[in-house]
Amino acid sequence: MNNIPQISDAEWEVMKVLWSKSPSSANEVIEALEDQTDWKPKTIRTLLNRLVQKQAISYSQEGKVYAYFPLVSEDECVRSETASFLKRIYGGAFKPLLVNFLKEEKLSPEEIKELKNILDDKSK
Amino acid sequence: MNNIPQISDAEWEVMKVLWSKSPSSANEVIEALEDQTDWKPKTIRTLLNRLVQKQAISYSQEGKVYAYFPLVSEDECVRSETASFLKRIYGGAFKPLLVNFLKEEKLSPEEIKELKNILDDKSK
DNA sequence: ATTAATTGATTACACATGTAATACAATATT
DNA sequence: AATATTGTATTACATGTGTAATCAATTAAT
Repeated sequence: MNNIPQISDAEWEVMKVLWSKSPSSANEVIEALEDQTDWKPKTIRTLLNRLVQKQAISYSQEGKVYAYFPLVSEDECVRSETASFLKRIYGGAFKPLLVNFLKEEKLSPEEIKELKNILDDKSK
Repeated sequence: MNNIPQISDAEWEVMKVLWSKSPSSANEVIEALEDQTDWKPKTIRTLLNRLVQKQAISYSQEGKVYAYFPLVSEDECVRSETASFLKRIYGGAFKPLLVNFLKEEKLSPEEIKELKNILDDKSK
């Protein structure tokens, strides 16, 4: 059931809008993306159409316009993308990614503390 | 200088071979990938050519065959891919990825310890 | 009612990618 | 020398993606 479709970079931006607020009309999505991108409205409509075809989203006729909503949850997609990314780059092993990134990422003391708390929980 | 070229999924497999042993002839790469993939030799040669065009690898004429070698390091590429992945999926924030994954990944006690050590170092 | 504006559907087009096959040139074999 | 083999270069072709424009239908305005 939960076959997550391939979602491209540009499509992902559209998904983020719908995950944050749905249902949304095409115009609402277009408006939401106006700041972050300089895509023409037609471009965004194309992306919406492709996402419908991929069954990542769907819509219902609300009055005269379509009201789009996601068919897949952000969580599922993030998990799926992350898994395939890990597989691709790190051969599926999570730890090397962590080590690699912990070493160079700037994390605030609070964040470090939070992460340590999570680790503490896990070791119980 | 360090403009990392876009490396596709299939190309990445070829890069991994060259990172693990270079220089390698086309045939050596083909052989190395025989187990992991069912790509035809011609396919792998295409990938090698594309990587040369992208300036991800280069070659020198060794005797009668080309000896391919990477022009970009694995570390650079991993970092670059990871950064763009993070940007795409997590809006560039590293912590949510960590939190998300720490929660569901199975890590051995040793791994947890190692990660905590890294975190300890960082908080100094 | 005719025209303009809006929204959704269809079409476009270049470049990337997966996945090779064919052409060509140099070398090895008979 | 003619031919077969092998390695490289060029070409192929479908699908995905970025980035829209045009077409068509419906609604709004005059």
